[in-house]
Amino acid sequence: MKLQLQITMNEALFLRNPESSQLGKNILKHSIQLIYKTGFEAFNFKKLAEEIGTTEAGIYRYFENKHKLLVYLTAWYWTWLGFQISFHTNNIKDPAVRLKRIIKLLATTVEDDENTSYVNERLLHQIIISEGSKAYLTKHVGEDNKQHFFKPYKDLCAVIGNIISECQPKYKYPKSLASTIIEMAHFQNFFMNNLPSLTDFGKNKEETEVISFLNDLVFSGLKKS
Amino acid sequence: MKLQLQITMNEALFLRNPESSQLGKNILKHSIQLIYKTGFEAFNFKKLAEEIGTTEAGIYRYFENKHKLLVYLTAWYWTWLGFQISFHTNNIKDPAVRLKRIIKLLATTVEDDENTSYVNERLLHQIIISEGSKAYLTKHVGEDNKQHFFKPYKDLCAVIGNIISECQPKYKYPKSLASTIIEMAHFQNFFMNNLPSLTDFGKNKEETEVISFLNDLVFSGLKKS
DNA sequence: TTTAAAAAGATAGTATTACTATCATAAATA
DNA sequence: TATTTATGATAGTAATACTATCTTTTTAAA
Repeated sequence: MKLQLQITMNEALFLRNPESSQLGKNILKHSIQLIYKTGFEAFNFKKLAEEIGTTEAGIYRYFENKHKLLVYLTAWYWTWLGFQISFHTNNIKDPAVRLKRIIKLLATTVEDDENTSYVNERLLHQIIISEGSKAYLTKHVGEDNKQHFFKPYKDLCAVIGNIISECQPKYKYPKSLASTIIEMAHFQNFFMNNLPSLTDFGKNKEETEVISFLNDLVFSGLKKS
Repeated sequence: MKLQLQITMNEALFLRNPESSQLGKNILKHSIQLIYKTGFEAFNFKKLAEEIGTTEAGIYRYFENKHKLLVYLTAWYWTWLGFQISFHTNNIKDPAVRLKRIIKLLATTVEDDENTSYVNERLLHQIIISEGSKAYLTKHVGEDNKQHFFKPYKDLCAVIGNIISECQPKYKYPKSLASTIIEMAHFQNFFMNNLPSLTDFGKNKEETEVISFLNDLVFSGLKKS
């Protein structure tokens, strides 16, 4: 007997719900593995079909194209992380402690969640770091946004922004600081591993250092203002 | 009589130097216009060739593929901005004032530089905001980095990091703060215009607000540490 | 249990993209 | 003036990004 956590996704993101069938779940599972392995640019539905043992046409019945699939995966990730965050910060009163906990969750490699057998959250987290911003850095970001594709990301940003305001009601840029934290949790990690001279963590390459940087950024900023 | 500022680019970025011929300059000029207009995903060498009035093969003689061209444009931009920054902060003693000036230069829409007739810096700046991170968010970032494709970006980051250290020698994360400033100057601008709820600037959509946010982020952080 | 609906598999085909190759011509240079 | 070098014109290929159709299998309702 398992408690199955079911994430309800925006229906405009898919043609057929991938969580509703075995093939759909295979698409999610293997797309994560394949994007992780080859990168998003080299990834395509033909390779994915071969990996799964189905046909290209089969995948197109679930997702319009590979970009929609990427947007789906990022939305899934932010929804899942939102759950994780609300779970792990549930009964913490002090907003500063809550915020620190969130920074840690944002910047730490996640371990695979047993409740979602077809999603490897550790790989997905890496995908979000390297490919996540491609989901919105497009010419059609406006239309995608109108269809609420980025709602999970925006919701998380709002949650963090509110906690920042709780910490320091006078602070003028809670939302921008929230999006800065989220983006930098990923970019500093990417830089550390790929362009280390852009960071101060090149020697050890420890996630804990990214966390310390973000905590310092947030809390010395908040205290002063 | 004009003072022509010639930017010397990494030779591994092109097959034939685009600044050495009229066709090359046309490729730069029209690729900027076309990427600006259609976005990088929809942009291709066939459309570019039509725009210029040459053939696809002609463009391939200058650039291996469109990704290399994007890397070229971003490297060009960071080199050019590096010049602008050193020019405009030349005789400023106070590192804090210098840093503020740099933040302003990073976050302000540039006006077109008359010295480079074939590059519209205003459009290029917009391209860097929307497409710039795609230059390094790839599976081959490591090899690209080995070939020094990102040197101009890294140099600028180092310059800013050093100024941060001058302002506050004890501060532990000068390079990470520098890359955060650079990235956020762009991302907050992109969010402001496309996903405004991720920022605190949605109402006015003023660049000056991004600048204020960054100044606050940097200087309240630095004062405390 | 039968029957119909829905999903998946198999196969084929098209338009576009991302190139490479070749040859002729024009322009620059020695 | 001869020769190198850049460009133009044209063609062709392999891969990508799909769409269409038909058959078989699975599911689910009557």
